[in-house]
Formats: sequence, C-alpha cells, structure tokens
Amino acid sequence: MGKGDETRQTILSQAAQVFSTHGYFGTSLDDLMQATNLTKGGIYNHFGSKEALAVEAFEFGAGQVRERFQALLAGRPRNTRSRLLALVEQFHSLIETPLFAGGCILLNTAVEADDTNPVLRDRARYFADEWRGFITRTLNKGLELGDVRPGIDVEAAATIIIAALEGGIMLSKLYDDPEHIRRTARHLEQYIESLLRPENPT
Amino acid sequence: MGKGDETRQTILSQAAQVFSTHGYFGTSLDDLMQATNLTKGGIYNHFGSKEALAVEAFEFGAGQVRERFQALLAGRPRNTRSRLLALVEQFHSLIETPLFAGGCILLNTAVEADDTNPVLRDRARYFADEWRGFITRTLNKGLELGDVRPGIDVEAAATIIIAALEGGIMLSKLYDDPEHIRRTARHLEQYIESLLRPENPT
Amino acid sequence: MGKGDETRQTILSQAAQVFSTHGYFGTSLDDLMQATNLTKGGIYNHFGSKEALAVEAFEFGAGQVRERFQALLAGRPRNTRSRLLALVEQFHSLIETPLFAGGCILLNTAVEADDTNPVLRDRARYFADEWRGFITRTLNKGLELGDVRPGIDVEAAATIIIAALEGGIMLSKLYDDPEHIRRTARHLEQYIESLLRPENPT
Amino acid sequence: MGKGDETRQTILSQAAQVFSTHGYFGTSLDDLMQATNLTKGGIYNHFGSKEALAVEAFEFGAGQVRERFQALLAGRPRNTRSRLLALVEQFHSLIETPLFAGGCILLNTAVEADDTNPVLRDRARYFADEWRGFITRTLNKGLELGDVRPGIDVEAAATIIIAALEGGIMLSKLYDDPEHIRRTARHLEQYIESLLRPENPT
DNA sequence: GATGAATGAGCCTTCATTCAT
DNA sequence: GATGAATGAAGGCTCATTCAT
Repeated sequence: MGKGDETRQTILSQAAQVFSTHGYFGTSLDDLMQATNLTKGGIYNHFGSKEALAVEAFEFGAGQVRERFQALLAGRPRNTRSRLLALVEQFHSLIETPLFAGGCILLNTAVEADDTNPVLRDRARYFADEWRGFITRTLNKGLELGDVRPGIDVEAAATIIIAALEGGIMLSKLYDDPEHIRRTARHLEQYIESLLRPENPT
Repeated sequence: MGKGDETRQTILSQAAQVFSTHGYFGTSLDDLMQATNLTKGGIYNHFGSKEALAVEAFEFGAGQVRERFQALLAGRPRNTRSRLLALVEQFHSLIETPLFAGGCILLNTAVEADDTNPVLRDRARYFADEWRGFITRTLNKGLELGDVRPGIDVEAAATIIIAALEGGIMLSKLYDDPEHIRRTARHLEQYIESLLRPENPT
Repeated sequence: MGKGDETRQTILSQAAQVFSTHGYFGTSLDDLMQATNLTKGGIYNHFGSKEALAVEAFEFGAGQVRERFQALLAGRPRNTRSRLLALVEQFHSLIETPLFAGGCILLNTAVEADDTNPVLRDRARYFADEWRGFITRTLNKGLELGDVRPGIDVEAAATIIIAALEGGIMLSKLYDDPEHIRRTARHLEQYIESLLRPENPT
Repeated sequence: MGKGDETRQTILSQAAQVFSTHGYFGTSLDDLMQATNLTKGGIYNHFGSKEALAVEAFEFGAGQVRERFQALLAGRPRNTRSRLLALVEQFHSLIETPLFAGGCILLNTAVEADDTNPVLRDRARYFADEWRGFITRTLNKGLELGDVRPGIDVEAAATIIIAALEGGIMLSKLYDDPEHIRRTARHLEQYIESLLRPENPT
C-alpha cells in the first residue's frame, strides 16, 4: 500500500466517523480537514467531491460493520438460532461498543438520504438488503433443516428484526441510554425463539 | 387570530414540511422563503433564528401528530387493547396517509439531532416520552383493570413498540415501500395480544 | 429608480469596465467587489452568477456604445457618405476617447468567447450584426438614392469596414498607439469614397 | 534530440493548441495535463511556471506560423505583388486550413494580453512587428525597383493590411464562417494592386 | 525525467442574519 | 408586518506550484 493509498484509507476512516455523527449536510470540508489533518486540496486529490467521499466513506463504514459481524459469527455454531442471535448481538454491540460515534450508519444514512440523496439512499438500501438477506437465507435454510416452524413469513421476520433493532438504536442514541437497545434485543431473542421449532431434549 | 399570527402559522406549517424532508442542515432560508412565499425579513419578523424556527416547527408538527392521534382515539372504545392498537395504527398511518412528506418527525429529528443539536434533541426526547408514556400509562391502567398479564415489563413494552414502529417507518421510507411498516404493525398486534390477558368468551 | 436599481446599474457600469480590461476569465469576484465597493453577497443579490453578470455587463456596454453612436449621428446630415464616415469615426473614437478602458467590447468579447462561451459569443454576434446591418442598410438605401455605385457587394463592404476597424483597434491597443486606428480610418474613408458615385459639382 | 527535448516539444505543441482556444487565463494546468498526457510535475520539469510555458508556447506557435509562411513563399516569384499576396493568403489560410484551433495566435494573444500581461503583450508586439516589417521591407524594395507607386505611405499600408486581415479573422471566428476572411482577402488584393504601378503589357 | 501527494491561496457561490425603509 | 439590499462568514471546489520519491 503506497503512501497515497494509506492517506486515502485514513481519509475514509476519519470521514466515516465525522459523517456518522454530523451527517452528510452537517459535515463541512473544514470538519474533514480537521479530522484528517489534510488540506482541502489534499482531500480532493483522493476524492472528486464531497458526495463521492461520502459514498465511499459509507462503504468503508459498511465494510467495518461487516467485518465485525464476520468476527462475531466466526466463534459460534452455525445453526439457525445461533446465527439469528448473533445478528441481534451485532446491532446491540453498535451501541455498547461502537464502531462509529454516530451509532448505526445504516440508520443515519437511510434517514438523511431517503428524500434527498438517491445515490446514498441506494447504498443504504443495498446494505439493508444484506442484513435482510442474511435473515431470510438463514430462515430458509432453517426451514430446510427443520429448525424453523413451517409457515412463517420469512420476509416479514427480516423486516421485523431489522426494524426493531434500528428503532432500538434510535431510542438509545436519542436518550443516550443503552437500555433501549437491550430491551429490544431481549424482545427479539424471544421473537426468534418463537420462529424456531422447540429444541428436542436429547 | 390576527394577520401576524396567521402568517406565523403558515410559516410553521410550511417549515415543518420542509424540515421533515430536507432535515435541519439540509434546509436553507431560501428553501423556507420559497415554501412560505415570504422574504427573509418576513420570516425573521416571526422567528429569531433558523434554529428557533426549527424548534417551533418541530412542536407544530408534533401538535399535528398529536391531533391526529386524538382523532383516532376518539372513535374507539377506551379499553387497553383498543388504545394500544390505535397507537400502532397511528404510526402506520404516517406512512400510508402522511402528515409530513418526510415521514416521522420524531425519527428524523432524533437521528439528525442526537449528536449535533441538544435543543432539538431534547424536544425529540419529550415527544418520545409522550408516546412511551401513553403506552406505560395504558398498560399500568390495564394491570389495575386486570386486562394485562401481571409481571410484564411495562417500560420494556413501551420501548419495543416505539422502536419497532420507528424502525418500520425507516425501512418503508428507505425502500419507498409501505410493506415494511405493515409487517411491523402486524407483528406488534400479536405482541400486544401477548401482553394482554386472553379475552373471556362471553 | 429605487436603491436596488441604482446599485444594479453601478455594478453593471463598473463590471463592464473590469471585464473590458481583464476579460471574463481574468476577472474575479474580488475584482468586482473592489470595483463596486460591494461584498460578494451584495453582487449576487442582483445577478445570479458571474456569467449572468458578464452577459448583462456586455449588454450594458453595448448600450453605451450605441448611445455614443446615436449622439454622433445626431449632428450630421443623413446622407450615405456622412453616415458611413460617422461609423468609422465611432470606432476611431473608442481609442481616442474611450468608453471602456479595454477598448472595444465587441473585439474583446468575440476573441475571448468564440471558442469558450456560446452565450457571450452569441451576444457578440448580435452586436456585430448591428454594425454590419447599419452598413448594409445604408448602402442599400444609397443604391436606391443613386448615391452608391451600382454593382458593389454590400455584404462584403460591411465585412471589410468592420474588420479593418476592429483590426485597427487591436493594433492600437497592442502597441498602445492610436496611429494604427487613425491609418485604418483614413483608409476606410477612401474605401467608402470608392463605393460612392462621384459627387456632382454644383 | 533527447527524450527530454522531445517531451518539451510535445508540451509546447499541445500547449499552443490549448492556449489558442482557451486563452491564458482560461487554460488550467489540468487542461495542459490532459492535453499532454503528463503530470503536473512532468510539465514543471520543463517549464518554471504557467506563464513561462505560455510565453514559450506562443513562440512555438509563432514559429509554426513563420514556417508555413516560408513554405508558402518558397514556391513563388519574389516580386512585390507576389510577396504581398502571399501574406494575404497566409492569414487567409489560418482560417481555411488552421494551424491552431483558436485561429490566429497573434490576435488572441494581443487582445487578451494587451491590458493584463506585459510579457506576452511584448511577444505579440514583436510578432506583429515581423509581419509589418515584411510589408514595409517589401514595399520599400518595390519602391527601389519601381514596382510601387511613389509617395505611398509604407507604414500605413502595413497597418491596413494587418488590421484588415486580423479583423477578418475575428469576424470569421465569431461567426464560424470563412466568408469574412475571404471578403477581406479579396479587398486587400485590390488594395495591394492600388499600391503597385500598373503592370506593363509585354 | 517523471510521478503524484500535498499545499495554501484563491475560485465562484450560498449561508444565516441584520436593518433601513 | 413586511420588504429587499447588504453583510461577512462559510460553503464546496480548483488553482498554480512544490517536492520527496
């Protein structure tokens, strides 16, 4: 990785932090200069516009979140219950041990961009698709394996889990109180249990 | 209501719309001029600053949402189930027949202001308190009346219901698809049922 | 004329001067601020962009040049010779007693804009059309009246007169020496004579 | 010619083109990078500043124009008429078969630099001196040889010929129509004839 | 000889705000 | 109560130039 790439990564990493707390409109080039210890020209050598940087910073942030999830999954059994609970824990962890000071970049980007920035909105959609896809794939596999109660609405479950987690994060951030995401996580653990076939006592 | 008050209300009404879609940072005085058909001076005659206007516009919007909820409650029985389902329907309606183009002003304001604007954040907290308070009061009353299963965590239920609704709105706005809030609402109807004592067959 | 209009005219008048000497690209908003004693915002209250201001300043300048020509024509007989000589004198005067420090706004704008700015280029074309039209109309009228030698190429005469005048201005500006436009004017006086029927000795 | 010199010539050749169309202020280092397929450092290795490059590019362009004129003169008789008509044809050819997309680098540089850049302006003066010198030398020689009518103003003739040609080029570029330079050339052919002694019928 | 990362000043434009009218 | 002209700071972005590699 040459010097340019190194700088580029630094910019992305810092920009992801700043955008996550101040938002796209709330972040100025001066904020980014301060965060990166670079001049405006230095930033523009690597990114063609504030928006281009925002998009890449979002993807950088999404990558970090994905990596955490991979690490979290790595140490666990690969059965349906374990995987779904891991997802709940993943979102829970974004509040308890944050990657980004702003909390959840999906929530922040979705809320800010939905009516104002189609490019960022689409990135947020794809990222949300990933989480929903993880849930639906896991449940469908579970149906095949007989772990999951037949007849459940897989898509609805994906919506409900992601919605509750994001809403819980919103409340915890609003009140600066992790209790909300904890309650949400506890509820989802029960909800997930309700989707699964009762475990066979061995 | 004199002419001044009328103008003031017009400004608030239009500003609430603009802020709800563009956000606080994303809204400029020029946007507000265009929306209100007023000059800058005309707006500043009524509000001391953009932030003051934003705060009042938030309260105006909150008032409209409250009024819709009162109207929604008015035509229903006052029992526990009915009141909790009304609340679910209220948030559901913000997507299906919106008051503000931006969706839910609580969600938008909370996400944008939590790390950046303590004044607006506090207003959002108070508004969230109102919804949570409605739920906890209703459930506590239900406990007294024997409608609600004893032992449930009233505060947790309030968190869960609001979190799921806001998360559902986020997804529906992100995907521009009301299906997400519908699924969330359906889930909450079941969840609310699970909080209640089974109805006696008459 | 309200205060705004007054300011607007001041800006146009000063901008016409600055653009005429520094050109469009060579003129910065700071130059215009200094020339107008206004802030950037003050200028942008009256003109939507630097280009819009440049276009209006060009038209303002063209108007001033037109007015000088009307004044110059006013005191003369309306015959063919007199009118054509007036036109030569008009361009000559732009060097001897300049309206704009940059010399001829048609020449300057045409040379700078022809390959770079279609909007300004079109304005310059229309302005050039006016001068050529004055010549062709005068010659055609002269043909009707019998003042002009039959068979001459009216369009060619218009090109030749304007071309020589602009070229003479270019040389006089380049060398900072009015002798070049004087020589050109003298030549054109002879050329014009060659287009006319010899005067009848009374 | 080593590799460095080759690059240098490439830069000059491309820069002459870009400057001729966009002008000095209108040309950025990025434009020059794109035109030369070089990086900024690559350009600065050969030229100390944008202005130094502009000056050398002007001289490079002037050299190309001179070369074309030498080639044009080469195939002709060396008498007065022939040489003066060759000069008219030379300028005419700058529109019909351009060396530089911007038309005439003398005209462009003179108009842009006269009030803003003394260095470039002086280069343009020297170049104009060359053309005027060619005319005056040719006419003075013609006077000696008896080809030219005695008593004509040699300096004035030089001004008139160059002025008309540059003005014709200006109009042809402005209207994107070679007819203007053609008319000007035709006029000058007659004008030149008027400077010469009538040919002896052999 | 050439690269490309970095600078700092400057670019045009928009911002929220003020105030004489 | 409302206007709109004016401000000064800040906005995102481009400029010509430098220099370690």
